[in-house]
Amino acid sequence: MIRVRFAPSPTGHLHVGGARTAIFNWLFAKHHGGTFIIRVEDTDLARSTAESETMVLDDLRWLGLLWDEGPDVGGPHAPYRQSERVSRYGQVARGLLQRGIAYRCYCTEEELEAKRKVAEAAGRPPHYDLTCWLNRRDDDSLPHAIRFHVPEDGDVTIDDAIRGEVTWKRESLGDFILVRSDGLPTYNFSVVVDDHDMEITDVIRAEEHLTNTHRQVLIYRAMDWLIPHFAHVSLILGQDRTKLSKRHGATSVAAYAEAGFLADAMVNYLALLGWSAPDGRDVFDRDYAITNFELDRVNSAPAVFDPQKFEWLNGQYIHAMTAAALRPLVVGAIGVDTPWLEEAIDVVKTSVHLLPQFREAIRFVTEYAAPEIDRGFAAAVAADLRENGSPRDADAVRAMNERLKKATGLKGKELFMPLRLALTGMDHGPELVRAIPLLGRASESDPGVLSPLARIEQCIR
RNA sequence: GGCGCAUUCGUCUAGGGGUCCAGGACGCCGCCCUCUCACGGCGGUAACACGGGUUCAAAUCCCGUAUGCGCUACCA
Repeated sequence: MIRVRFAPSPTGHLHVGGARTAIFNWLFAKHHGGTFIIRVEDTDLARSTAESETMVLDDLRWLGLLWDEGPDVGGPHAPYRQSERVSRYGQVARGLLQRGIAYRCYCTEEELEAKRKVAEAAGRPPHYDLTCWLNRRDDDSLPHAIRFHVPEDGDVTIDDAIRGEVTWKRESLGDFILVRSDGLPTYNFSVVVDDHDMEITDVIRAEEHLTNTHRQVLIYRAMDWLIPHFAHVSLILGQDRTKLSKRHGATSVAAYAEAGFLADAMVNYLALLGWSAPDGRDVFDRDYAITNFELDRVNSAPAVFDPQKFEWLNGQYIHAMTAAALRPLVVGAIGVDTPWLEEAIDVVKTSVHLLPQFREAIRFVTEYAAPEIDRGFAAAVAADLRENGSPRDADAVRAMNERLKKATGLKGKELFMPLRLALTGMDHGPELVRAIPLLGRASESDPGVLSPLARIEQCIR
């Protein structure tokens, strides 16, 4: 049984990098019929907040990445918040202490800093100098951290699902902290205890954790715990090829949601950053991604986030959705609802890529200012509308056009452009065979919308 | 500095020794459709970081260099 987890630190909104890691974990779990777990890594008290946790969870829900076990829904290995698991880390650390694998370190941060400087100046790696290891004491009354002693046979090789074999030499590591002097565990320690306790089978996480795996495997070995499979996903970069951050503009999932991107499009786009479909398609739904997702199709090179392609993809989703499905999203995005909105969405949706763009796209319905046009032409249009009524469908528009052709002697562009200008007030917009019936119907159901006839009459005045 | 990871069109990528003078997508350019703007269709532009090997044959394997990134914390 596959069990994976996404382990965010609650320090703000979910970012696209984290979102992609979550998506890969979720897809992997779904593909294998496994369990998707959320674990909150909030041992950094200075940066973690309860509000952030709520935001991150809300962002994940918005993306539709629902979890089977987590801090809010519980599960067989609760609690799923590291701050609530501190006693367990202490318990494991004491075991390591008793077995002489870990030891108490009484060095202060200032002392360590000084030692590091000396080591670097001497051209040696800035590893811990082992003072407290050589001088072991068991004094619980003095402030101290708990350090892991790297064994002689500390070489580690993992078979990463994305990168293949990765090897580290024992020498590249110094003795590292398991539990800080404030009693809280460090990331490398808590992550191992939790992944073991929660029976995680596959650890899929960002590449920045790759070299941490060396330490973690050593802890697994010391505990004689089963080591999970690892998969390290590369970073997402900004346009300047540095790690995506705030100065690249919007980076949080919430910001993109606010900008009018759809959750499905975001999942699709982020999955495409690193993963590729076996048949090469770029647009796919969740079911397709779930059935086809494999770690061996995940690229190991970092990917640059491309807002243009993301926007194009979002447009593909909007164009493919029905107006009825789009309507509530559009109402949410533009804050306007009208009886004619659904028809308007259907008429204009191919011109929008982002939800808020509907506002501008339907402006020709809600706003009208009479343009300067030939009065004779306007009079002919007005006469036709009075006599035949406002066209209610595309065929009726075409019939009206035929009559106007005869009445005015105009055709093609000479006919349609003035007509478009007179009725919509704009020189561009959706095709007239759709726009004119929409205006007629909208004016019937909404007193705020001028009918085609009312519009043409304003041109004559 | 040490260790680790990465390097195919501007961007996302396919590719796993011959089928690759490298395929798809976004972008850009052109054409078509067309009353306009979009949508859509068709076509074009553009890449194997560099240097050595191995091999009959290398984008694909090996080594080195360069560049980028990550870790090297009592952050995660």
